[in-house]
Amino acid sequence: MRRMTARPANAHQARLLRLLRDGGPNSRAQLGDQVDLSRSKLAVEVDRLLETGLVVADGLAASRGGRRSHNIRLAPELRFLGVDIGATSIDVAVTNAELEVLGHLNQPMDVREGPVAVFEQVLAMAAKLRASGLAEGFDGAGIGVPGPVRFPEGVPVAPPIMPGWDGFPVREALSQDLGCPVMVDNDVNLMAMGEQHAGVARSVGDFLCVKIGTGIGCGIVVGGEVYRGTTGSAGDIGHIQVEPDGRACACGNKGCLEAHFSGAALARDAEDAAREGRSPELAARLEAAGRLTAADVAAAAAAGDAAALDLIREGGNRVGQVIAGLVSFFNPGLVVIGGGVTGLGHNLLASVRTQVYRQSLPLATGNLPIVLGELGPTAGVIGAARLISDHLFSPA
Amino acid sequence: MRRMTARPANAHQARLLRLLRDGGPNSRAQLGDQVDLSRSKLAVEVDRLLETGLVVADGLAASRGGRRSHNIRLAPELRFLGVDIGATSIDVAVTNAELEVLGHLNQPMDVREGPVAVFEQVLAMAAKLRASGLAEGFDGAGIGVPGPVRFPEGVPVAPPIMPGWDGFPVREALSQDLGCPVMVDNDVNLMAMGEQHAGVARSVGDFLCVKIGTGIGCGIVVGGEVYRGTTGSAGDIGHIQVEPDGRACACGNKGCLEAHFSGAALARDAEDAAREGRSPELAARLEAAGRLTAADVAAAAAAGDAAALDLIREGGNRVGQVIAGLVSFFNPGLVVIGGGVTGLGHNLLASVRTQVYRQSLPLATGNLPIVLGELGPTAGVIGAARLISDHLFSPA
DNA sequence: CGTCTTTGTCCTGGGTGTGGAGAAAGTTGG
DNA sequence: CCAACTTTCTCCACACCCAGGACAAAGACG
Repeated sequence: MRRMTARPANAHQARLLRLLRDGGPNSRAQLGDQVDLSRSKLAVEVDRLLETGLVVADGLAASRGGRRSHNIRLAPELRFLGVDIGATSIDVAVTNAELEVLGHLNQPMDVREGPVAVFEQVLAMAAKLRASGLAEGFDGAGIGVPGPVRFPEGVPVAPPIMPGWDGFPVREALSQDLGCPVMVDNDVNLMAMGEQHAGVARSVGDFLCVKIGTGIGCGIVVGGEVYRGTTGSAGDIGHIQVEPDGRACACGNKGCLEAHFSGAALARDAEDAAREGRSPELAARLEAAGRLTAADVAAAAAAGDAAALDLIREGGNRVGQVIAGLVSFFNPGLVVIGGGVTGLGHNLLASVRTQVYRQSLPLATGNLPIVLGELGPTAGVIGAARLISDHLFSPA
Repeated sequence: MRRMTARPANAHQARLLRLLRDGGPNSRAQLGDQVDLSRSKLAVEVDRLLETGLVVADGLAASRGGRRSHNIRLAPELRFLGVDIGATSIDVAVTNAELEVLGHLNQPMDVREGPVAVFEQVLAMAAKLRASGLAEGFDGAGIGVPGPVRFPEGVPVAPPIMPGWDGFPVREALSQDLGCPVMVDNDVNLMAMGEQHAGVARSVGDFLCVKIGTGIGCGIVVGGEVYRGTTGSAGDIGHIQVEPDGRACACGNKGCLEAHFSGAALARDAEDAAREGRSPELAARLEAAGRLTAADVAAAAAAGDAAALDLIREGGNRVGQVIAGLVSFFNPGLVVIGGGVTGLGHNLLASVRTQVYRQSLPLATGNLPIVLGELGPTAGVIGAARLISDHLFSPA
């Protein structure tokens, strides 16, 4: 099959493509209501898009009281690939042009095995999705990596937890392998874009998306656009100090947030609690599995284990303390919490909220929802698809 | 004299006006080099601007190797008023259209005396400037207040240190009194805009501007634009907690940054040190003046007083701790420190830098200048003038 | 003083968008 | 089943805008 070759020729066409992506199939008349173009101009631009094959006619729309309008939709055979490289696992998904997930694979893998091994795995997963008939090829791919990225070039820079990736030309390499345009970003930014597109952050202009997984990061959205900072490391809140002379962190400092609370820190604390006999629930689980994860703590807490609840509460306080500061500084309209620890759910949320509402000023917290992400592991891959579609659906 | 009535009719004209504002008088040919318009189109737009009187011809430019070009400049009789209401003083200045300060007045006054008294004072100062022949009237005014502002309406919202100002229609009232367009913003944002326009932050897209005066606030600039947050309280970092169970703060919480270090806190600490006999220098000054200010601490430190130096160092550490967190989060390209305490100078700067460079990751700090603002008290008024000129020099 | 470069002005031709007229396609109510 | 009204779509004429060429003006340079 021939893949997408055309690109929108002007801002109007780009606008139309995004409307169709975000709003699904739409009648010409409805499009006209949204874009402030004369009827003639709109007809011309739509016709041109039809010619390029980016959009197709899709039957007749329901009548609005007069002649029925023709429906327009994005070409149904367009396919985007969304890749989310986590610290310990890989998610790969195929979406259509409306960014609906058609197929999703997850595979445990340690990012420290290096870019070559990880790429091999990603390509195998992409091939598997293709083989299952979901796609005959990809029109674009977005990929998220767990570390800072020089965004324009799509290259990781000085990533702390990804030895071997520094300077690796992710964008270039993946583009070669897949034969389609590729964009690279930080995984946290993609999660934010995912929640913005299809999750809790729809229609919020300025928000924060805190991802607590193996590490801790924060996606920052300003006026609907991801903010990446001067060197691409914005949102790197895992190494904010929460305790003077606190625990030693892998980064060389002491008292970093990540050292005190994160997927990794929580697992270690849980194992300590189990070994020291403070928690029968956790001890039993440690006995059974040989090691503990955030999910075990969540389960123990659900079973009423006091030590597990304490761990969650204390972690929530720590994160809440940092978020409170960020809320004062950034004054967001929403705070989304996601990542591996969302399993800790409302216990975690409650202590975060307590901390934030207590420490920040009423003007900033007055109407500030603090919620869990609603997309879970698909947030990242949807965000990745959104990233590349934003790129492709922009004027050439 | 007739004041500015016209506004740029389109984006091109707005662009030209801003170029003339930021770059001073310019030849038509030089303008052409900067705007990517055809010669004919440029000529038309410039002619229209000349017709409106917003710009005037200004002699011949130096030759660039051929026929000499005609110079163009903003109308020399245009005047903006910049007002900066601080917690304890008022600054008012007149600028020309290029935002050069032509006259500047400063008057001590407590903002808590309320909007009516303050406005009376501001109008008196404006009248004085006008009477001195610097202006026959004002084409626009910008005003900064020490608290959060609902920006579109120009109304303070829930300002902690400005009782009586909540909901007062600052924009509307001042516009009535002066008979010209007015824009209102937080004083910290204006300082950021001032340093961006004429100070250390020229040509930096993303930066932070920390103002340490009676309180502490932070201007946030993203992509050259001031970021104000969802409710206008972004940058309100004075109430970030720096010490669990620390000093009681006026806001009702404990351990706020402002309670531990700010102009007010520093003065109190200095008086304590003087009374407790820890500092002969400060004691002498307290004896002489009856009370102490940040300036006294600066002077004592310059004289080598150990207690004063300690106060500055400790304060710098506190602020540095918070800034380190913000740097990790925001990844700015520059941090500017200004406000009343800039007199503490390099002692303060040194301890802030130490803290930031130690606590934040190298990728964020690698090329991060942390500097003092270079405009001092004029930053605010220049920023105010810039605010209104940005508004007026935008398409109607 | 002649030639070259730069700048400013005029003009024309092409492209583009607006909005009206009218046809096509449906709905609604009698 | 028909008439009147709505909505949608297409076609077209007109106005507008703008790019770029031609040319004149003004100065630099040798």
